[in-house]
Amino acid sequence: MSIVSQIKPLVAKALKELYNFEINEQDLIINTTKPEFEGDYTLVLFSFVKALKKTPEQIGKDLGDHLTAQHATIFYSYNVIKGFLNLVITNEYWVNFLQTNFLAAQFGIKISNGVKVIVEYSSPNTNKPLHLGHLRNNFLGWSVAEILKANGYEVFKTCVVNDRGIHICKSMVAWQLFANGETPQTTNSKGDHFVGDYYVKFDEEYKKQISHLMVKGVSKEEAEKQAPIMKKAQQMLLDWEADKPEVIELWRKMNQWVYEGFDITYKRIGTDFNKLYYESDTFIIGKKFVEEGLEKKVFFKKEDGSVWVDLTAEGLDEKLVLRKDGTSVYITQDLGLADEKYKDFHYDQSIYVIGDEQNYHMKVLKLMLQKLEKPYADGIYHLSYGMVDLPTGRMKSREGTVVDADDILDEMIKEAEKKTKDQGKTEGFTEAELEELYEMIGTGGLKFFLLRVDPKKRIIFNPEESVDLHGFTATHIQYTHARIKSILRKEKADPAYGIRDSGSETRNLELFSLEREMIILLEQFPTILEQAADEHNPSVVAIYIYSVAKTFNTFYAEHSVMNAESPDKKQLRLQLSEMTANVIAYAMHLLGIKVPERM
RNA sequence: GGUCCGGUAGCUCAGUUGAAUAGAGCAACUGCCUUCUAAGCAGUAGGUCACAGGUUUGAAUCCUGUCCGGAUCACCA
Repeated sequence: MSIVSQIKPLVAKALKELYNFEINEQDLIINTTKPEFEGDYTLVLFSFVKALKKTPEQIGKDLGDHLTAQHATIFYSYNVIKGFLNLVITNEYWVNFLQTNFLAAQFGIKISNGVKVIVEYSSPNTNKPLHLGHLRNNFLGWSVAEILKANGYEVFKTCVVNDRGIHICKSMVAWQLFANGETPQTTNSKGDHFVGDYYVKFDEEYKKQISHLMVKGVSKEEAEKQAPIMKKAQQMLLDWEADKPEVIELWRKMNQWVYEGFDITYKRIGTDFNKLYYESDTFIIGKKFVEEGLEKKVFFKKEDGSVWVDLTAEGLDEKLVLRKDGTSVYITQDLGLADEKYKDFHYDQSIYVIGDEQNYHMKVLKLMLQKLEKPYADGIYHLSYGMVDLPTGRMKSREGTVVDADDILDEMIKEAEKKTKDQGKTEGFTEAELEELYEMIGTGGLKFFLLRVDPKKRIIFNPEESVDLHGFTATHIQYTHARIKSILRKEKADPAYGIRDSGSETRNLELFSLEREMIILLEQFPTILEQAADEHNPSVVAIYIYSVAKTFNTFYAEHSVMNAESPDKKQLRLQLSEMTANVIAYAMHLLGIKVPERM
């Protein structure tokens, strides 16, 4: 149990005993003490001053005396400044905490809470390769899933592959027209890029045909409809839905190319799933909801046969759920998919990692399921995240300003290699170890850059800034880890190794303020982990773990571990170092980032 | 126009369940490598927390209004 959650009931009890005053523990405000004051944690007294009809100073003194007298193993001393009661926790408490936890590889992990949650993320289209925006989605989804697991949730990762629709047909048509039978194999290219190139070719040709028609005097709107290549794509979609064998065969073949490409990228960024759903399998199953909705009078039919849901009472609009020709739309498919996922997993919560341009859509989806009285409706949560923009503005595929996922990963890794070589730090590494290190720094750097920001905020992706290896970056944290590991290696090589396994006599050691600060920070990790899960927000972990690394580096510059003032101090600092390394490694793991033993 | 999100240092961001003098990084400048890895540390400088009211012992944080930026409101997905 965290120190703060131990203090709260003690304060509540003290208030009861001193003044016969009842207070809800949740109403107690306890913060870390500001560095300019003496103390570890501070109780804000203002909130109950009025009810007690005493001065804050008096209450602070009463509480301080009571707590230090009754719980001397926790509270060492106190001071009152204005309405703040600053509490100094005993060294014994902190040292004891450190000694019981410093070897835990997964300090902060919780036991199972029995809650089942599925995280749907990544969900690519099979007509083009992944770009920077997809990477944000993948990193976020993966990390949130792991953070939830660490908090005791039973988590399943799922992915919906958008493998059908007009956009796929565009790539297919362009391939038929322009490829002359070329394949990823014959052109030695990555399958998703190969297919994506034909998607671009389609658009180029489409534009050409439109302007050609417009020269002839056709209006722009008409031209967009009449362009032969577009008609071809639309026909292909009809043929696909009619199960025309040669279309299905081509579709399978091209999708397979894309999957092979995706697999390579997924593997290098660590994306994985428990189950994949293919839209081509699931796009029909939403239709049964239309019947159900009509029966329950949640939906209504218009004269032309189209089916709608009225959400005006909820401040939204009327939404279409079935076209007049009887085909389903996007939202209908999502209804079906939600149900399918519930059958598969019986989830308590279902998290959708989807960009914020779909906030409205997701709101509608949840509302509709609630109106249909589905048991899983309330558990739906849209983890909405902002676009990744470039300093020049929004990424646009048609203007060629999209940052390709594979390209940016390569670039980051290349930069890592360059910086490492510039520093002359390649000595003692094998070629394979170096490759691994560059990968760790490059990929980790990108992950950290995209995860350190609050998901709901837009990210301005400045390429120069993203390859930075100083300051608030993954590299800084990785470097701190490597530094600690270097110390620990030396210690283990020492014949006196093992001294730190004893320790009861060190509990009353004096602590320097930096040692104290480090222990206090590490003690907060489980609380941070809870917060990150509650908020579905990996940036909480990223910001925290940076402050751990930063504080450790200050400590490292100030105090020597190996040449400490006494054997007891050395032992304490080794424990502190080891615990810091463990927390760094685990926190970074939850962000999907590996940390090196040396660099 | 309706709805939602954002506006904090030159830039990128923390802090937004109200609490002490608003914090980091980058960029700039000054120091620190005969002592555990200088991808580091210490320091200087940089702020009308978009603006105006209000609530409160106390507001960057809550409420109201205004301005700016973004998303969305398809028989597209």
